[in-house]
Amino acid sequence: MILKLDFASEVPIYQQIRNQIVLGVADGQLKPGERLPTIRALADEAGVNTMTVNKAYALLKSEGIIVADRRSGARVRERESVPGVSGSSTDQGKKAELKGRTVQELKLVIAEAKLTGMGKSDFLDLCAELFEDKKSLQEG
Amino acid sequence: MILKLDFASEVPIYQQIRNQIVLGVADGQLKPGERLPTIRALADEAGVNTMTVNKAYALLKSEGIIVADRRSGARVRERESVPGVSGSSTDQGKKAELKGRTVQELKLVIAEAKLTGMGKSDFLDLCAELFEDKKSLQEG
Amino acid sequence: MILKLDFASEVPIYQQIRNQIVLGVADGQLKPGERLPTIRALADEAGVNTMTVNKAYALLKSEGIIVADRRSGARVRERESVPGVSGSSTDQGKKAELKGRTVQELKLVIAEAKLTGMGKSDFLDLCAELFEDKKSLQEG
Amino acid sequence: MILKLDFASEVPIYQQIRNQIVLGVADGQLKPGERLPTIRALADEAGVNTMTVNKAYALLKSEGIIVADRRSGARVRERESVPGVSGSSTDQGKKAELKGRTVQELKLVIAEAKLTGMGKSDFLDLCAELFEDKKSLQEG
DNA sequence: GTGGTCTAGACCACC
DNA sequence: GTGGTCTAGACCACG
Repeated sequence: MILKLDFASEVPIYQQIRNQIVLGVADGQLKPGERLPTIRALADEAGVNTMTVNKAYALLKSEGIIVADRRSGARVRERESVPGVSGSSTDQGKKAELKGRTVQELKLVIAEAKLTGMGKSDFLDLCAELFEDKKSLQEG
Repeated sequence: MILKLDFASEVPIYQQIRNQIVLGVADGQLKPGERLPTIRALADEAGVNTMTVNKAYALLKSEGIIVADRRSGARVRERESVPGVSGSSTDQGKKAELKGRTVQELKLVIAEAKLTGMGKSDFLDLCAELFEDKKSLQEG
Repeated sequence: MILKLDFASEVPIYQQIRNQIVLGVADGQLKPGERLPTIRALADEAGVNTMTVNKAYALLKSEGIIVADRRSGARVRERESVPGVSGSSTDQGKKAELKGRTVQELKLVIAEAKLTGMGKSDFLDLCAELFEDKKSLQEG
Repeated sequence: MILKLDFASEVPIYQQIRNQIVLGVADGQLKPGERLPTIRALADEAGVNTMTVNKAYALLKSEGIIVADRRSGARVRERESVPGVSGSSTDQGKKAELKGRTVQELKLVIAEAKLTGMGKSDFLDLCAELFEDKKSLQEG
């Protein structure tokens, strides 16, 4: 898990860290149950303050993407896909919340794509490609 | 052009204004060449300061989405889609820049969609629906 | 970094600040990586509002001349001149845009020089002198 | 004399008109003593208000570039290059004033050229080319 | 009447 | 401590 941070970006550092972990989990580089680096380790590696990493982890926890294991640090949350065993109601709420925000973001992205002159089929092709291609998610 | 602003959001107000205008242009509610409200009118209507609207308009201008004609206020930029007549090189640059940012945003949205448990076909269906359905872009 | 502002000029103050920083960077008085004064410090020193300096810095950022590191304020942008490692595509776009504007300005300056009765060799001599002489750029 | 105006530009219209006439005079398209179009004719042709053209002409007069002939409208000013017959002291003052401003502009242009990575010889070559090539001054 | 600029002073997010 | 955002109100250049 190597973080590429852009300190000149207007996106806050903690948000960048959060985003990269989201990308890592989504493309399978970080697997469910896998341990994340400790806050201090990640802070040292990335050259940022521990408070910043702490904030990113707190955000990921509040989104239900990682869980804090008291004994062994933070772990990527296991996806409970066993039929009949659903997560807690608050877990469901978190997931629904993330989904709602994601749809809003998607609407804006689609609007921007239209303004760049992209057609529907172009856009769908791009989505399909990005959805499949695990590597490309983290590039750029 | 009715704006829905969330003053409690961490998204800056000028950014929210910009986003809503982008959505409006993309879904055809604001047509190319159409006049936007004056800065003062929009500020009054939205209950914000003129400088905030000014900043939103400046952002949209820098992105090549609107133009401010000295004589008659701001207008939605005409897309010059005449074959063989391409825009200026700086226009192309702006469009390319927006496109690049859009792709980055899309990667993140796709990652988040995956984390909500959405499959590829679900996601593509959602995209297709949002791309077509002109009304839904501004809802929510 | 001492700014000389002309409050009676029709050139906006934020533009004057921008111009002086451009001159300072070009003649080596401000070196790549060097910290610029904080917005507040510069505003105090120059006797203008912080938002005016803010606007000047935002302009310089958009032109790719300075970068604002979240942790330590604004710095003169490092020119990445390492062979084989070119800047990002948006950086190239910004540079190309500035270059285009510069050429347009140069055409006008040359026209004005002709109207003052200056000959070609006189003009080229003046250019050569100004290009070399690091100190003279900021005088006057 | 065909004017190309960009109403979306941040350069005021009257300034654009003034600049294009300066370029026209400098590259010989408008010859000394030649009549300029009447204010009304130019305003109609360019699709702008007569006040705007009036302001451009007033600016050119104040710079000593054109003269107002009471009987036959505005004319390009004759360059008095006859030895021993110099213009009035105010004319000399105007020319010196224009020259001073031109040098200031040139300093800024050179600074910007440096920031685009242009070297001294590149810049001098560009200057030489633009100084000679009469056509290129008005292009773009 | 339009957008653009500026001020004085405030609050906030980030690190 | 830094830059970023916002307000309320003012003035100006432009067309």
